[in-house]
Amino acid sequence: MTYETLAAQLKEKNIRPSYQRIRILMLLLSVSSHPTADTIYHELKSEIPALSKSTVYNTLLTLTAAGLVKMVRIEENATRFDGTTAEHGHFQCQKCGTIQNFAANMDAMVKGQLAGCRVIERHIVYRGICRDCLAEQEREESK
Amino acid sequence: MTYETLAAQLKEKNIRPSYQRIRILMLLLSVSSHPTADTIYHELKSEIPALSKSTVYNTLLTLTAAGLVKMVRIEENATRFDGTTAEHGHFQCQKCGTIQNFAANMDAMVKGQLAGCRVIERHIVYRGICRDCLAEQEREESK
DNA sequence: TATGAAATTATAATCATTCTTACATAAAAC
DNA sequence: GTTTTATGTAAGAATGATTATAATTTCATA
Repeated sequence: MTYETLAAQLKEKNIRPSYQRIRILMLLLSVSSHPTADTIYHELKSEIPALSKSTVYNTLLTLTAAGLVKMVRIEENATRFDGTTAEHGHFQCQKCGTIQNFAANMDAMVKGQLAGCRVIERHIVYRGICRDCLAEQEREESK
Repeated sequence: MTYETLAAQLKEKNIRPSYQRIRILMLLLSVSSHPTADTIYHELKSEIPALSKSTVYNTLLTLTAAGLVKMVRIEENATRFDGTTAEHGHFQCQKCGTIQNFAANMDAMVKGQLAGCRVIERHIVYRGICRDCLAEQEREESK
């Protein structure tokens, strides 16, 4: 995704393609780490010294409202953001904190008790121990 | 659930059955509103004037660790608590904020991409407009 | 280039949660 | 039965994420 492509995408949604907005969106599209607002702020601060935290929060809200980004509330303390907007599940490792996406068939799941409600968002979050941490655990135990 | 039954349940889990703990657990088992720590605090404060917020937080943590209560993190700022510990989904209305439980078949959903990970918790959260709010909307529109 | 709306910045305020300390109470040891 | 020890509760300060406010800057466009 080049700078210009993203600028065009923002314009399409009637969002003024400011430098900050484009850089934040670009960052979110290039990583799979589901960063927090704070992480995004620090990551970009080195390249955009004048960047303000408010801008990060405002932009994330704007991008979320436009559907270009998704908010993910998995952790206790901070909201995370995801550049992948297609429906998918999240798996968070309770040991290392990593969050990974996984494909999930959300249609296969609900039994009709929600009749009468209009469902707009569907979130699936699994938590446990990831492959790497499991491997490490085994290594520890076999010592 | 009487006071004594809950006291016995706590003892069974090696948790000292203090008055505060029993009252908090009792409250959680009697409502389906998934209250926040703050709500629980205020609800009980009138009857237990000396109650401290720290106690509520500590107790909720203790009860969660013992599996008597579940933490629910839905897309908002405060953690909610649920007295129903069996696996189920949550539906939150974006209009009135109400949260309701629904049955969900979590096994029918994931496609094997999580191979190698140990899944410990599974959360499903839907958001949208609940039946009551939909009905109200229609009433508004037909005016 | 002057104007006004929108964006950004800096900073203050808020809110959930955690931490620290002091005190009270219950269990254990003597 | 008294002293020690562990555990629980209370009060309030501290932290950290987020939101709100006000001032400044940017930018399209007249």
